[in-house]
Amino acid sequence: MSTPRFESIRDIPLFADMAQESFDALTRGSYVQNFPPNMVMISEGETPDFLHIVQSGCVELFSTWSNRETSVTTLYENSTFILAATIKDQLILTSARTLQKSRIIMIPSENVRSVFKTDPEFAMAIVEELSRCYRATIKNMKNLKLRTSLERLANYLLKQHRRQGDVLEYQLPIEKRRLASYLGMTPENLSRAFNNLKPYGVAVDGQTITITDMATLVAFAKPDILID
Amino acid sequence: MSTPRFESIRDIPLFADMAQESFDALTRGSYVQNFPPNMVMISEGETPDFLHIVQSGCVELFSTWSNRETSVTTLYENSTFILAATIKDQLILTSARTLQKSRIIMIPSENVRSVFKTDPEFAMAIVEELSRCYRATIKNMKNLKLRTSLERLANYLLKQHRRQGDVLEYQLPIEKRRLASYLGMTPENLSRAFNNLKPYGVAVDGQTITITDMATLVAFAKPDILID
DNA sequence: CGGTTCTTTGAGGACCATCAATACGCGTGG
DNA sequence: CCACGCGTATTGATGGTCCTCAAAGAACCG
Repeated sequence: MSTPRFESIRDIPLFADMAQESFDALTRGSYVQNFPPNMVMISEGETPDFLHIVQSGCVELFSTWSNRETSVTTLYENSTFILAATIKDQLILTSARTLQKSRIIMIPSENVRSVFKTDPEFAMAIVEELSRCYRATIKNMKNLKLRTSLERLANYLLKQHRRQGDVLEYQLPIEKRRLASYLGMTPENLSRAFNNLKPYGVAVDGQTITITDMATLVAFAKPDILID
Repeated sequence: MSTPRFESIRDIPLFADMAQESFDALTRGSYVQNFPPNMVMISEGETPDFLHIVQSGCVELFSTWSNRETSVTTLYENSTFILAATIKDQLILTSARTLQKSRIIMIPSENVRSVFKTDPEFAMAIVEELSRCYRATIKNMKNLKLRTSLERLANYLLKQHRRQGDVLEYQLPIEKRRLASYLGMTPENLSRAFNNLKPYGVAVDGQTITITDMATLVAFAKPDILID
């Protein structure tokens, strides 16, 4: 018996190859929920009862310690979160909040673990997704430790440029203060960093970024497939 | 047909639960190699032909960019590396060098991928190991972004204290300059950081650490199960 | 339109990196 | 056993980067 409610996620890579029977078992007891912007869905330290998937909207993973907060990553359509905690059934390491109105699919962790054991295609997809997230985090850490804040910003702008279809003018997808936190700097410093990138071919007006001199920007940023 | 050469690794968590038949298939074409200290075994950007496992000794994962280098993590007995790259068959993100004389087991990546598909126990072990590494990396990043260098050092010393059996006096397992790189600071600054920890109950003499006031050190470090 | 939040700009200071010089530790070979 | 050389560790001086604090301007929202 197929559950039409979840057919919209049937095509995402995590589920694309699995048997229909497994998919139905997985989504049994799952549900879809709409969240308003700026809503904390999960707090670090909790138990992972559900694997979460962003169907639409935008989610920030962040973490706090001793009155400080940092943005770990930003997730868009079809991204999963809480996957590693779900698999190991251990405490969740990062909190999650919506940045926009978002539609989130929640699959009981128990379902994920049991279907993992019976459906090799799903197991393969899980391990691919985990590897992808893991590698992304390693890249993130290399970015933080090997580059200055100005270099990180330059590479972030180049990456967005590519993600948005190689246009020279585009909108930042997130608020600057969150971008600052993601890049490991303060909002004040991000503001100055934008100014400092001006001679390297970047113009900023509000949320609008214009790359005015691609060659110079690339020469400064030195993007690297093993980081970006 | 069992291959006695590899029986010594049969018990490590990654292989403990798998069928003997799968284990034999996995280790076919594998080999064990001894490396001297300070030997680069793998360079970032290479293709993952073998899954590596540290049988004895000590391995540092590190990364370079634009004439800078940083230590990503240090691995001891029974740790795997190059796992995510092996699974996704993508470029290796970190280089690996021995810190001591080390014995390394190398399993053909193709074996890992094929046995993964046929042995659910192995698949489960792989996904557990991946999750563990992934979570460790997230913790590492939180540590870097949420704490000052002094706090990172204090928590590192506490973690070593626990790892070495709750003794108040122990030896640092790695050189200070590598510790500095791991903690995201320069050797000079690490040296000063040790001095700055003196009032918080830490005495240093060469490689020997003595915790002279545990309560004060803990109060300063504020260790957290979601980071450490 | 008023209040809130975000962003920008400036000034000051803390922290950290760099450079330089010395001391220490260790292994090699005389 | 000692002398030497090499890499590491420490210490001091200096400068740059980045954070904090403060205030003003801009954008957003009820």
